[in-house]
Amino acid sequence: MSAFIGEFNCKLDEKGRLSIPSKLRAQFPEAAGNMLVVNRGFEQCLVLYTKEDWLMETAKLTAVDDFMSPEIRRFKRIFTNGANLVQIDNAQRILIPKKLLEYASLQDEVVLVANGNKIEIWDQALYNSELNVDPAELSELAKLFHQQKNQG
Amino acid sequence: MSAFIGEFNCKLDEKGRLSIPSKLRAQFPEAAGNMLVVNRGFEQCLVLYTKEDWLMETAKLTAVDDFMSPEIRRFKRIFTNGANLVQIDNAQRILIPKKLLEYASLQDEVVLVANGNKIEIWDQALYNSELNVDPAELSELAKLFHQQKNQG
DNA sequence: AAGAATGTGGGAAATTATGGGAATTTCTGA
DNA sequence: TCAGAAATTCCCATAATTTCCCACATTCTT
Repeated sequence: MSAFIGEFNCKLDEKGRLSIPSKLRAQFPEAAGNMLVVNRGFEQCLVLYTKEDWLMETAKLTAVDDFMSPEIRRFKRIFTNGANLVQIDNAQRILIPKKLLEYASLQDEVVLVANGNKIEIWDQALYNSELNVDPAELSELAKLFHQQKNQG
Repeated sequence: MSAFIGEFNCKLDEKGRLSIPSKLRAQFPEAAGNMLVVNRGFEQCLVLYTKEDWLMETAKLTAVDDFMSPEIRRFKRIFTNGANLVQIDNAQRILIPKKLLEYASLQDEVVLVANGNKIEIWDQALYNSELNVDPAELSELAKLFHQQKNQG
């Protein structure tokens, strides 16, 4: 599994193309073959996987039996159906589908942030407010994190 | 895990390059392969890890599944936010990303301070005022430190 | 003091980011 | 079905950045 590192300010051009910073591209495994998968994130952002990692992620889902419940089926459907395969062009850019641009309110200035084996794509303003946290809230989050991580 | 020692005055050149003092450089494990990770510190400074140490530090976070909750996702983001991979060039320098230079108000004179397995990078003037503490305040801080460390 | 190692600066080449033209394909309504 | 509009793809040109390299200054060591 990939583990990406980095945070980058990027620009979308007016055709909806996003150029992948070379520092990030250098972290993609060769085998990825220029194919990436974009999808909606849980928050108002997009997520980008290498095709390989995406297949790994979805394998976890398909492993869960559809017979189990309507919620399982619904979640699998919703999680999967926003996904789009995109190819890196020879200027190292990808074209983000319009639907997804709208979903994440992406306009001009965006931020790419590595997060484990995926890369999040945020509108710059939204990203800043996501990260803007006051100390009280932070310590609350820390507490929740410790509680929840052991429930897994 | 690395444990660095030392405090060094360094200069940034006008390209944003920071040369790593050889005393510090010598403390990096061979295996680091010249790759370091810079990130924002909690205070108005940057922090520098070897790539290995960074992965160790974040392993606790990345191990937790993003599906779990919004709080988990937010907490992970806040902690890994500005991380950037940088490489030591053959003049023993690293290029600090512009974003981070701005965050820490780094201009010309900076201070590198070892702090456990990380190295803090401060603007010299800010560092001096951070360290400017009178004995009474120091002993008060020590007391709080002692109290809080046992609360976990 | 001489030589080695380190710190500092900057030129030039290579790479990357960005914008946009034009050809091709897809979509739409008549 | 076809013409026109819109969108997509492919391509190239330019601007900006990064990397690589070398030279010189400074410090340290013997």
